[in-house]
Amino acid sequence: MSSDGSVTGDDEAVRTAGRGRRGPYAKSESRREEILDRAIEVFAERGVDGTSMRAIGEAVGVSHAALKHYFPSREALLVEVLRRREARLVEDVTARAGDDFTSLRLLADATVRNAAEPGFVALHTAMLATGVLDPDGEAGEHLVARYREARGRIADDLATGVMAGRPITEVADVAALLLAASDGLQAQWLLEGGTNGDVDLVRSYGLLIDLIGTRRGAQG
Amino acid sequence: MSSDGSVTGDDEAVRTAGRGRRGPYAKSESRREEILDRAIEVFAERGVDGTSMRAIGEAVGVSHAALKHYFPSREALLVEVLRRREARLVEDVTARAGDDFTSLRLLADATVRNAAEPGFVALHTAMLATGVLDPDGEAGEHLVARYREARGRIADDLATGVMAGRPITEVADVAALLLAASDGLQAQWLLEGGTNGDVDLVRSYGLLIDLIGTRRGAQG
DNA sequence: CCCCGAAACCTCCAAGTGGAGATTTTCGTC
DNA sequence: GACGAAAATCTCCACTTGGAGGTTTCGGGG
Repeated sequence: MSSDGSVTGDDEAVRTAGRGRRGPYAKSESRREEILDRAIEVFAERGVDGTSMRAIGEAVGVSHAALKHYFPSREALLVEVLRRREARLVEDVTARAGDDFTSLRLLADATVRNAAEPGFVALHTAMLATGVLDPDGEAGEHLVARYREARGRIADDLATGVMAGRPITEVADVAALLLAASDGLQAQWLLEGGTNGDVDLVRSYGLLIDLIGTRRGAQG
Repeated sequence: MSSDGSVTGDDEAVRTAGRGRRGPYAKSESRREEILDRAIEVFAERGVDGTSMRAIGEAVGVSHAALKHYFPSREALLVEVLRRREARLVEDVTARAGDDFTSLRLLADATVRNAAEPGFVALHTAMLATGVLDPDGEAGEHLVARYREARGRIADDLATGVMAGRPITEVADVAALLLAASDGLQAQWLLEGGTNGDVDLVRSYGLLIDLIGTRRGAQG
């Protein structure tokens, strides 16, 4: 039982005095995963306006109210979809990096892989729209934390690598730029219909990386 | 009367045979503007989910159905809000540019000025989330056109200026990057609460412009 | 196997939504 | 001023939405 009252698969079984439940149902975790799986499908198909708790519940095969047991609100559910996606993306690109284990490489890879799934790009963008107006809300808090963490990690890596010796403000700016460009290019690329459009995602992002790496004073 | 059936202030009065209306009411244009004005206020306050035709109608002081006379749908209304904003922003930064009349300067200025109004950033971002999933929809079509136009203009300017002689693919990539970074940085900046957060919008965007301007082979 | 109680899920409800068709307002013409 | 008709606006309606409280399911313990 997590602190927000919703059930997660990671929590230790609750110990109750005497008779009674010692933990979640056996099917809890798989149900929760299924909800998240169906939610992104519904989102990708119907967009943010069409993704009600009822629409998701229908896709899962339960009532909308059943979802509330796992997630306190639609927003919380969608944020969790995003969080899970982010975790998987990191895992995935890290595993693929092999010995080319720099932030720049990981970022470029993550950008391309994420863009391949418009649903996630759209979800991230929709949450961003919400978070921009309400950084203290569920979506906002998640994104604030997420971007801070990412900027921090990227900056650390740049500072010990390609941008060693540069002022920390410059390193911070580059980290912010890398994330910003990733988001913005993915959106433009998808608007252009993907591979055959006017935006070449890989080449454009690669150019930014090149600009950073060839800046005067940057480590070769 | 425009082609989509909604009333715009730009159309020439309709000429009808014999008796009957020769044009819109005297108050049509001001009403339409008022709807757009109230819509962005409602959006900024309540976010995309809270901005129904009813909420906007209430803010204007008319029924939700009255809005339908001017705009066929909520999406069309919000796209028009965005369009109007874009036009004003271009007008504004152009007027302020004086003799420093390059895309880079205009872009930097527009980025900062736009970010000062979170409602518009959020609206643009929300429309982007919709457009990414449905580039053929109302929001998507507008954004596709808008970005293409912007990339084209920026590329033209770069090609005759700071990036003269560079390959056209590189110029196109830079144009896409400049727009992407502008969007992404504004969002991060707002998530961070604006001026006192971890992201320095002006400095970060300035760094990108600097990177482009100091690239090997770029015109000093 | 039975009991118990919390986990999981449901139905009903009130509130909100956009659309259809009815009604009111405006204004050009005579 | 009267008339007519389109512009502008309204009310009513069916449908959708999330929440509250009721019901069913599951599994630990005896």
